[in-house]
Amino acid sequence: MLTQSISAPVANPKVATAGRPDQFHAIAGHAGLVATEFSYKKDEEIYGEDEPSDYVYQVICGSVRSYKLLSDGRRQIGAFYLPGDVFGLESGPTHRLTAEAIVDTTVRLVKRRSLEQAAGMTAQVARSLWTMTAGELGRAEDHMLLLGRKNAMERVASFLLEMDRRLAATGMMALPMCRRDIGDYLGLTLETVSRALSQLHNDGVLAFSGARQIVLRNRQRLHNMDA
Amino acid sequence: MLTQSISAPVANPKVATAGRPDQFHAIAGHAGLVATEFSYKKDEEIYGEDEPSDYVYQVICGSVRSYKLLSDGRRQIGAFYLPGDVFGLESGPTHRLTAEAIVDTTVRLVKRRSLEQAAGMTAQVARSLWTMTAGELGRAEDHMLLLGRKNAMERVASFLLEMDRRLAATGMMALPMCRRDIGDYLGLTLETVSRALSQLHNDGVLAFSGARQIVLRNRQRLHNMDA
DNA sequence: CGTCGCTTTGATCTAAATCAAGTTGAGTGG
DNA sequence: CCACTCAACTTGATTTAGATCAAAGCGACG
Repeated sequence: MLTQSISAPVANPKVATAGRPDQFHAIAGHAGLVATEFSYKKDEEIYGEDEPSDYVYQVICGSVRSYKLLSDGRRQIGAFYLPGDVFGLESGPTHRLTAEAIVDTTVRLVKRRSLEQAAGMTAQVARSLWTMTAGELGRAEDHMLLLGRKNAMERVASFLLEMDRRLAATGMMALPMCRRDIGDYLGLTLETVSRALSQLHNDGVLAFSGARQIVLRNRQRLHNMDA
Repeated sequence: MLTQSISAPVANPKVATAGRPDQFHAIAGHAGLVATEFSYKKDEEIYGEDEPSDYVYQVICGSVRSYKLLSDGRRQIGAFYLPGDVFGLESGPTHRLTAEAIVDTTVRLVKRRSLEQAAGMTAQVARSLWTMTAGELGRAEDHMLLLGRKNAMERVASFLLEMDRRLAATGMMALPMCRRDIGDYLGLTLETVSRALSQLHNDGVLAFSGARQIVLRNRQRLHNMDA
């Protein structure tokens, strides 16, 4: 890692998606912290499980999957990170999941130590670190409910509504990830994901323009399916 | 809530389980914060989902389950809290899960506001709040892998090893929770949990003395089953 | 315009859920 | 102290949702 093009150091003022407060700015926008941009090719690893957690990242463009593996290759994706999202923030010394670029991706990053000590660890910064971690925990708790108790259609409906909320600018959703990634996020096989999407298509709940370009035609119905 | 016996205000010096640093002390042991003891009957609610998160709790004796419900009653238990464990810590204004006593339970509690401002929110305290939340997140990430990708026997093996680590003092494990609670934690039915335990019993991996008193006879084999 | 990866769809299998009795055992009251 | 009760647990029979196995489509890219 860190063997690629390093673009200009920073202060890119706006990346966060519409409306959402920019969490990265909340922690990095203090005391003139130096942020660096960095790019990863599709499927390239950003950091590995148990590697030192020396940086905190924000997606500028592209998308990231974060996952754990069992020894025989079974994979659980814990989160997808989309433009504006902060990821890789750890309280301990190492990363607990692996992060990979789903497509060619550019991130902004800052050294974690600089956040914690150089900036003086103001109450403001400390609160932001805590709040971001608590946000991730909240999402993980929701996802445990999905993985432990929802059926296949409910999982796919939840996923579509989540992505719609997070990346549907124009009403059109351009999913960066393949069916296998979706399955590994939802605890399903790629075939089951595909069948659920086909059924929603047949039922007129959504329309495709290409397998990964989706328009939701009936969000209410999707909400009802989400249990 | 808060209509029960309030016992003497505090400074009970030792509750945390052997070896583990006392997290509660790390946050509450500053600036003479007043901690209160409080008791709940079996199955009594400690706090509800979306209720204000005004207190942080530590189990003194007994056990607690923390869960989310779907509208039709399906339940996902996100965590069990055992003596010494801290729970109910939120960054936001409300609880995101419900907490209930599994058996008659006594907790110590402190006002959250007193932690955050009265104590002056030292870097030390801020770091502890963050670290505890990050610890919960780490457990949630492990649990997502279990819920999304492990089979029934692997889930039960994981559960037994977790409980062994957390509450086996004498080699004997006294589970406070019923089979349904275990199932709702592992994303299984109570029957599936029971069958897995019976099989482990038949295979000589564990011994029972009463359905909830378990002795692990072969931890290595359990580890191998855990994927 | 051919190839290869992604996606869809179909057929079959299976792990776990569900449905249904029994069994156990801790607590209660006679 | 013993019998009764009721919830918790176990075990068996059957069903089923989703996994697995297997072929086609299709589309993007070289």
